[in-house]
Amino acid sequence: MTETARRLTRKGQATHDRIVAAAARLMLEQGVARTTIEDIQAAAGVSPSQLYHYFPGKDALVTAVIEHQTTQVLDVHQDCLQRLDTIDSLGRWRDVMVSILTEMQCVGGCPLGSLASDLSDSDPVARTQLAAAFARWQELIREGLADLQARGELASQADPAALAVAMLAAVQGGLLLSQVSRDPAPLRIAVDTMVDHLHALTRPAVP
Amino acid sequence: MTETARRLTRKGQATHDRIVAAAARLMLEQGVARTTIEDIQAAAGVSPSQLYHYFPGKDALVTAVIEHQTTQVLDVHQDCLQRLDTIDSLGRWRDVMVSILTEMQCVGGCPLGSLASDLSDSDPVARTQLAAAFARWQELIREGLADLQARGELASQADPAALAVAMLAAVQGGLLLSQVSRDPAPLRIAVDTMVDHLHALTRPAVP
DNA sequence: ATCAAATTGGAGTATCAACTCCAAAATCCG
DNA sequence: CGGATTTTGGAGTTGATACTCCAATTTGAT
Repeated sequence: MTETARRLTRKGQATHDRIVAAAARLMLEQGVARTTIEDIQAAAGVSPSQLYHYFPGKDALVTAVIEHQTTQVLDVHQDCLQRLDTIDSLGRWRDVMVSILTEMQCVGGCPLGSLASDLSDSDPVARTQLAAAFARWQELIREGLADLQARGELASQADPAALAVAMLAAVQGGLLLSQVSRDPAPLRIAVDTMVDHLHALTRPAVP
Repeated sequence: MTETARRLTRKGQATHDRIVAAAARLMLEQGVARTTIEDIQAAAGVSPSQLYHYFPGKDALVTAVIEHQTTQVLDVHQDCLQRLDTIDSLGRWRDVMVSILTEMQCVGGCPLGSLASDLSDSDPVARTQLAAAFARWQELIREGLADLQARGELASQADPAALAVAMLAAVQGGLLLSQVSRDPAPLRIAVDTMVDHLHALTRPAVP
């Protein structure tokens, strides 16, 4: 499996990574189908033969980009979601997401969500790969909520699995609405509302 | 504005509509960039000259498809969202969405959401058009919730505008997760969780 | 230093997609 | 019915895009 990877020189690895990074950025900003091999060549500063030396074709590049984005996204969210103290510490998680979105000026939306919407109905292999990525993401959230529940911070009758699905949906939907309106508010409101819901489940007494 | 439309023969109108319907279906199923003019010609059963007789180019076709899908979606949701009796009557709304998604075998996701994800960062005109469509959709939900609130079915301290944003995000995110996993459950869970939240806001006493 | 392997440059090809053009047929309106 | 207008058929053009090929250069292990 890594037999071919083993044959990569330091410089070769750098070129390989540069191509993936350029492809990932372009595919996020303009979609997979609108991103041409030539665009990627220009952005990565490589010649056609270099690109085809590292990737058999566009499909392989798409696969590599999905892997790349999956790693990027899950790393960030794992950092935020493990060792939550209270429900309110989800606020930092929300802040991270809103910050990243704002830095991008709401362009691109979610690196995984965009790919999913783009590829789910055109590329069955990519769909499966993305479904697995979302399952892992969902599991990260579920574990965070289960942790809170174990600490007594989240109501015992709450269902962390279902709440994780709803939370991830809020994130994805919020990102989409923010992307189309060029305003981070929908993402913030969607996540905050789900956090409110966790509070409401936990301390049912509202003034 | 309708001066050109007035010159359309009955047959011409039918051809025009057939082209838009075919384009809408194909763009939903495979994305805008992957849908070729030739695909649309074949699906609508028209020749190149016919298509270019009714639309100056692909851009105009995209505009027409956005309008078409906006009307379709808003009509369905207006039907469901006006004259809500209780919070639980949102269950019928959820059922309609889940049914439509199931009929499509989770292919395509949301007719507006897919277009938004596809076009937001490539076509500024389309983005504006879609942002307006989402604003109207959001307003439909807000009115439904405000109605419930006026009837005393929804807590008076609830903020219908914010809840409408969160609800629409749940719908969009749920549809995306359902699309990528080919399973209607995420949509159902996401919407149900938001409905639970409305209940939690309204009768805070939970056993 | 040396040689095999990895990497790179750049010209070239085959295919496909968007769009054009013009003449023929159907339609509408009086 | 008759003439102006709308609608349709289908071949053709232009440009872009994915991908190929081979020779030249660089790299790394010995």
